[in-house]
Amino acid sequence: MNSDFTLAIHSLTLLALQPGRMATSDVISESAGVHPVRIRKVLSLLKRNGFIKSKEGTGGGFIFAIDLSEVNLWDLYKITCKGTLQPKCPDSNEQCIVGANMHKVLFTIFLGAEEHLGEFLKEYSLKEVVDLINQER
Amino acid sequence: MNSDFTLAIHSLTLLALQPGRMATSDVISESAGVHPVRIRKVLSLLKRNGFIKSKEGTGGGFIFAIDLSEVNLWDLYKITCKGTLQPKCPDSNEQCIVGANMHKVLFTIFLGAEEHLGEFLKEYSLKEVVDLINQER
DNA sequence: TTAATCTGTAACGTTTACTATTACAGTAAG
DNA sequence: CTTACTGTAATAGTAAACGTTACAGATTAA
Repeated sequence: MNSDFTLAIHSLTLLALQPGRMATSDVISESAGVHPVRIRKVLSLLKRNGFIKSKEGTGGGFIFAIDLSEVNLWDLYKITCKGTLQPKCPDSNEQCIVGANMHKVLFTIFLGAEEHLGEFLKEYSLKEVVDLINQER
Repeated sequence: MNSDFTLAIHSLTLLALQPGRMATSDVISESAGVHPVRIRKVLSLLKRNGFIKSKEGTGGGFIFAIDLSEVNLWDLYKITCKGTLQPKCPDSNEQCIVGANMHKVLFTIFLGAEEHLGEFLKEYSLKEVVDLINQER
């Protein structure tokens, strides 16, 4: 699975640990070990989906827009990597019964699989993740 | 998800549709739309896991070693892409509470997620897949 | 016993997807 | 009006996936 998902969780967790204070993309990127521009891209996605607010200029940065417990891992999965579970099918031979239909069959099965995964991920709100991080200390 | 999984299912489905007869990597590759060597690589994996038998030389090829209903998609997932659900974590900052522990926390959550996915995929044996392909005709 | 047909696998090349980096416009604060 | 931020496009670099070539080993048939 792609790392935007990880970066989204990482960033939000950082924000959660300093409630009411803004965090800059520089600070977050230093914690996550990636380039600040990448963080801004991911956070721009989170902003568009209403999870965080941002502010430009001096003293600006990112901050939670809603409550911790209102975001779960399935929400984040959906916006960062929906569809990635779907197995890649090479363009197969349409003249062959198998080649012509395999893609559709697998697609249908994996729509179900992703929904099923969703049920699992919904059980983890960001609050749970933050608690788990704190437990590790 | 990687396409070895898809190719494994594709190949086995083809074998299932011509029971008792051998299929060569050339024939399978033509149906799947990939290079024969790639098919041989994937099938070599299936052979090591006891799902198929192979025979070299003239008249050789690949053939089912067990019954259709004895192989399910979770079996195939396990040998072709176990661990791919695990989200990639960049090496984050060990000095930061979040950076130091995020990897472990996500790893644990996604071990559970993969198991959960397994429960879903176990419901699909190759027999089911073959039936679905036939329904599409 | 030689030629033809297949698997098995290593080695190498190519393409594609992912990630980093640069660059710069826009916004806010002091 | 300078400094410190976000926002985003464009480009460059890197790694993973995939294709291709090459050839050894096995089996059959002539």
